[in-house]
Amino acid sequence: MSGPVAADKSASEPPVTAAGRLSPPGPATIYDIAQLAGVNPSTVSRALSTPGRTSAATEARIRAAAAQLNFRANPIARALHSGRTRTLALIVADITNPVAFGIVRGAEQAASARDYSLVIAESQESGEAEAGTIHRILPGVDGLILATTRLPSQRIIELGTRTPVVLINRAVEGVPAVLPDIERGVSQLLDHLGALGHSSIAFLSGPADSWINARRSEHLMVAAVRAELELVEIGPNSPTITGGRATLRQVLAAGPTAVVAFNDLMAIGLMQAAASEGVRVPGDLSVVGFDDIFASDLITPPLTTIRAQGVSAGQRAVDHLLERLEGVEMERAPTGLLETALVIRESTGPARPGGAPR
Amino acid sequence: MSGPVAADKSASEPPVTAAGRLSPPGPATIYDIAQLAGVNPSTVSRALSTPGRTSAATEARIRAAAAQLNFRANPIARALHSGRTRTLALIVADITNPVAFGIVRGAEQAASARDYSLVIAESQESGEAEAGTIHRILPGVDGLILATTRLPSQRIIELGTRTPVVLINRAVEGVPAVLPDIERGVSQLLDHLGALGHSSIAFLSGPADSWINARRSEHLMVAAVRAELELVEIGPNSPTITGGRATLRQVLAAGPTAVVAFNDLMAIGLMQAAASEGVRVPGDLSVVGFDDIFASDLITPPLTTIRAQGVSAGQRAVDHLLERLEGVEMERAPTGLLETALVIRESTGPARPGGAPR
DNA sequence: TTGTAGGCGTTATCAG
DNA sequence: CTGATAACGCCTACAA
Repeated sequence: MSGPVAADKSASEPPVTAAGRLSPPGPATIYDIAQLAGVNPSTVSRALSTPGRTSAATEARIRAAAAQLNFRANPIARALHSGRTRTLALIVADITNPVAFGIVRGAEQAASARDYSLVIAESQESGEAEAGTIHRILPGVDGLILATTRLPSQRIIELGTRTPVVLINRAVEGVPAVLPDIERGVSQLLDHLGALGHSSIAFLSGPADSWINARRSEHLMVAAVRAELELVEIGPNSPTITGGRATLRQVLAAGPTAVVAFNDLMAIGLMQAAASEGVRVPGDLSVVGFDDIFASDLITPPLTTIRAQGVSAGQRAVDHLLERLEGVEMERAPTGLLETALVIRESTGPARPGGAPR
Repeated sequence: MSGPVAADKSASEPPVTAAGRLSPPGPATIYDIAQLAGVNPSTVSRALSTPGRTSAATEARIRAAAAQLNFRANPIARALHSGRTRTLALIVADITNPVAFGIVRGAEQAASARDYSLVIAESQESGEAEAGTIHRILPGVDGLILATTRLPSQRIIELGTRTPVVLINRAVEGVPAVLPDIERGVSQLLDHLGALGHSSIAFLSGPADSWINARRSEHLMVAAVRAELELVEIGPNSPTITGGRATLRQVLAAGPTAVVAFNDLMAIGLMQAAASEGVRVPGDLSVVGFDDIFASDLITPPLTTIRAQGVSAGQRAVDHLLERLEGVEMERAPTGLLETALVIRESTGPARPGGAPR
């Protein structure tokens, strides 16, 4: 018996054979096409998936039949054989965090441009939920993008041995990653603050276990030393508006003339708290964020921030994966760091001597 | 020959048989477990997927072997047989549009709570791209959620005959949908505006072919008549900040004391334009939006808006699909409309007699 | 160039 | 209660 369905069909009984799919109960298969074109199913497969390996005439006949039947190869059957699902997964910590949007969009665009689908999942809280989610999703995808993951390095490395993995905003030995060139944006920032006469700066740090937080802090330190500016770090803090709001008291106590927050959300929170306490921004205190999320240019005053290229990060991560999966060079160079740049808006201004009034 | 691999294994040659997977090249299969537990592969399948249909002893032995081999049933092989992938697709017009965030999050949460994966795709521009995307994704998913789709009703109906479909913010005869109860929010709004002394209102409409735009306009009309308020419609407009900004001139010409925009983005744009022209909000002009996106409460003044429950919409859409797919009643009632509610903030205030200064 | 005959991993049916 | 066997739809040696 050649194919699963062919038997029913070659049986000479017409529509009577309710089991046969003469009025197809589902999508057409290569068996349907084979029958219509009068060839063997394997020939159909060849004609459709490896063009040039059948005679032009048969191929034409097969294509015609396929078109007539509105045929689409079942990706699952194909995946079972090839082990490839043409699906990629993107795991983000928090979908509603504006920084994730750009990444999601970039990844989706790059994937669909290559006819891949994108599964997205949220790793809500800590690493345990994330591990479970990954475990669930893994067998159905060809590769994994971990954006701001909370997983310990060891697990990431293990994961990398079992499936192609690309990290965003996190560096782990031996695992490819898309990372920002924080240095450039930071040095632009310190130039900017220096030119405005600031000499005492506070950094509102984010989560203690965040790789990107450590890098931002680190680069700020180095650049501050080089620029001969004082830098104090306040934190760790929750990387949210609420987290930023809660830091005002400490900020006022420390008495800097400018504050750099771990991200825009915290910067926005700090500005809200400042406004309600009568601390003027940038009159009394300059405020800077990281990311340049949606809303950063809508608030009052518009926020000066170091922009991260979320869309590009998502695209590159996908391209990276695709290169490994298909062995093809992609146009967007997936190597090198992603540039960051200072976006100067109105939350930074000349330093107020002595810092904000307490 | 019983199973694809069993033959190699029962051949009495040890590790020599390089073809056999004695040091497994991939994940463990039920054949590996069968061998380890000394039973038939079909028994393994039964023990693992239909508990209670094997003796407790065998089941225990099989489970132990499965655990030892770190076995996970291959979802693709399972899908090939069952036709079910445990994957749902969510198509949104624009991922970076803040209204989509809530929907995506809600859908992802509801799906993963039921061990389903969520594929998301963006339908960028017009319906043609969307149709192509759906075509690509369809064979790999069990159901489809179309959020603010641009597809013509006819295609949606066709789609619905081939696969379970749930719409968000769009009603099509015979296709289940998650829709907002616009009436409630709108009547609250008109009460609010009436109480503030407004009698002349403008509605800044969105895209002409948007179902939700038509409903918002319609309900506003009805409520305005009932409340004996004048209502003029200005549009259609692009549902963006830029689109909103561009309407200021027409608004001033029409001379209303309050403006209701199709969405928050447009309301924000209008307020920006107003600010730069010296028109005070709400002093000279009250402004209201729809959706309550992230940023609406961060801008100055914070925007009064009619909140749409994006997260709930996403959850309900998934629950709806799941009910049809699994025949199980979900806890979140997927019937009935989703409540909208007026969120009063500071962009609305007492009417200025005669409207904004021109 | 085309047909034949498995195999991918799982589930379902049918015997025993 | 368990084993054998045949699908699910596609792909690919191998043979003709």
